[in-house]
Amino acid sequence: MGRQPCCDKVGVKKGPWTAEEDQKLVGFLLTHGHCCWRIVPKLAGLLRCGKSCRLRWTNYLRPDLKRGVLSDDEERLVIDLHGQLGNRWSKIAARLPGRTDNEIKNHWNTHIRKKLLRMGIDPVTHLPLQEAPAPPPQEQQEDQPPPAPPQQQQQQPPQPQEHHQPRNDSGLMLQDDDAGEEDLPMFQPHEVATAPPAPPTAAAAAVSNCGSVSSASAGSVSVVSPSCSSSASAPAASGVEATEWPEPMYLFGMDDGIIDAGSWDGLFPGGGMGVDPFDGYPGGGFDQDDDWL
DNA sequence: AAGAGAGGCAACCGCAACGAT
DNA sequence: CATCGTTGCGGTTGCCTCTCT
Repeated sequence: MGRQPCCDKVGVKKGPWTAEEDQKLVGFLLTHGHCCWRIVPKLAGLLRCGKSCRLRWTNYLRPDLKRGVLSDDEERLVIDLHGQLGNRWSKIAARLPGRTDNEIKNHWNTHIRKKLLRMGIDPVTHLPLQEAPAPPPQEQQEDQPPPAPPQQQQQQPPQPQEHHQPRNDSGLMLQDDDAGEEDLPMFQPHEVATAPPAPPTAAAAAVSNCGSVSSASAGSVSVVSPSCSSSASAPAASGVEATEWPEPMYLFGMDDGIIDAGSWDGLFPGGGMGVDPFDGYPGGGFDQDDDWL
């Protein structure tokens, strides 16, 4: 069909972002917001494609991002949610305030997956690997889908990890939530974090019992800060600790930086950070097309 | 102390969904 | 109703850093 490229590939810079580019992007977005990513780089004076700008912003520059390794509780929550949702990282991320889908995806692939394998749990099905005909390390399974899925229960796609996992299919043990759940309000992060009634998946349970991941239940479950960008309903509450500034926020400390970190609160009335900055704009997000047309 | 290998993370690519015209 | 444009998502790649030999 011939999609139009998201940008003219000519003269578009790729690769790691420089501090200067970050400054430009943050500065621009803070003052103008974004209405259309495609033109952001042009107006911001960046030789990047809009997609790249969006990615940089959402994955790295957004002020409400937490950074650093996932806590035990977050990790457990990720496993739990993965058991229900599969590789729908964005949905999982939506329930982990301050975390991005990319971050969670990376963490899953680099840490959690291995941890589960080591524990003899299939990171795809979240079931014990026991009946797996092939050796545990999933690298081996790459080309060899199990000859015949033993149970229809785990009629998960042959290689959800490697190939396109059907987005809609509820593959795993997902009770086809896509149908209705999408419209349901997200439950509060603290509700999720507050010790699910019973370990929903073997994996989550195992991990929570595993020595490597401790302290799962009692008390310490407040890790997931309520300052959620996705579930705006979460009261800013006390826990704005999620606003630890990501490294890139050196930007704000620079002499010629864009803005002082302290002024965020002023910028975004109603709690300052921990919410999408642009939600604070009148009308919610960037609107008043004034600057744009 | 140097080199090799492995692991982790940021960024890119392509597809699908959604909304506007 | 069909087409086009934009955004969002998931998978994959490549570079950088750390660890081991």
